[in-house]
Amino acid sequence: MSQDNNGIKAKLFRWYQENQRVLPWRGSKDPYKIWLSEIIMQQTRVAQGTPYYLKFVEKYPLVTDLASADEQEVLKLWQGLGYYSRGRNLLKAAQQIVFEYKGVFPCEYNEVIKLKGIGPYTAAAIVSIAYNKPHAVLDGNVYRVLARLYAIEIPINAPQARLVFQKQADALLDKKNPGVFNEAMMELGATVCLPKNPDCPNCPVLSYCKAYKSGSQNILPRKLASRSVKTRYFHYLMIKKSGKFYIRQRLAGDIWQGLFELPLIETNEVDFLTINQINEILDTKITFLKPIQKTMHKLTHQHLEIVFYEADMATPIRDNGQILTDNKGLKQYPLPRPLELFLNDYLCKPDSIS
DNA sequence: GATGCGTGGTA
DNA sequence: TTACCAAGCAT
Repeated sequence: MSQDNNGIKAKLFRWYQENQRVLPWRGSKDPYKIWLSEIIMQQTRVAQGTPYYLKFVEKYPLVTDLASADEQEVLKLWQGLGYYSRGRNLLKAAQQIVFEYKGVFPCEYNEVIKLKGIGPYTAAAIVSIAYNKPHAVLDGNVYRVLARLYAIEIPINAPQARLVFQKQADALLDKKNPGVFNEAMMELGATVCLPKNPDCPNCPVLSYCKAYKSGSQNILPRKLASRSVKTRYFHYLMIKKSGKFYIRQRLAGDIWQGLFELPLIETNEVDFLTINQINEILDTKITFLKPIQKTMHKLTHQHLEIVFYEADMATPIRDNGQILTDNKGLKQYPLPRPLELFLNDYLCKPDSIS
């Protein structure tokens, strides 16, 4: 078995040398840049995350630059990437590094994992790639590669999976070059050992793959059924007031924490809102209401049916926290994707604001 | 330890 | 079109 593992590693390393993609953060030993790339790439495709990595490195070349930013500014740069807690935690961790570690990135796994937003995967990735420490990463790619290589039937999202797969990853890890090994395993999963229709003919470790041997590469890894999607109904009001309009910041405990949006009414119904309903909900006097756009926005476990309205009211909204802004001022506010799309479209129309 | 958190690509 | 899911983490 140990012989098999040596063979796997040799084939994997050779394949990685010849087939690795060129990525902006590859080859860097700067823990700050490795950390940045790892956070940005969590649950994110390389093509989607890469422009954000480049933006962040340019705007914040050093961890001290990032630590002195404010949250709204970081979220604005993060806008459109999703999972915004990553952006908020990125800032907190930068401040931890500056104030608790004097600006020097910690190099021990047990210290790195204490940083906000860094869990077992990211800590292992950073210390193995930046400092060549022997910690095996376990991400979606590695789970899939290991499940097939060793024909592991335990669902990868089952509670006991982490322990079992970590054991396999640790056993296979190349202790001399853990960083390259980790990157090679992930690269194999990302480019060859794909979730659907894996490219087995081009796999460097095909001869060791138990799943391939038994023809089960298309049903592994197993996965427990995910929970259902719920639908929510959002009604956004474009309320204009002397060339400006109202926005407000979303709070903790729901999607899009820290981002900004138009005044929102959420209902349990698909229907359009009436003036009377809004007057009751907001305790105000609506003088004009017109639905102008309807859209569906899909999150992983929520489907949002969104209606945008133009509205006028006799008195301003009582609710504190409302901000008046205009087309130009809006640029500093991070927006959820559907709000960004709507406002871009709406505000570029002549006469939209008057 | 189960659940919540985005967006966009792919088949 | 729908379903899956991509370099996970916090609570």
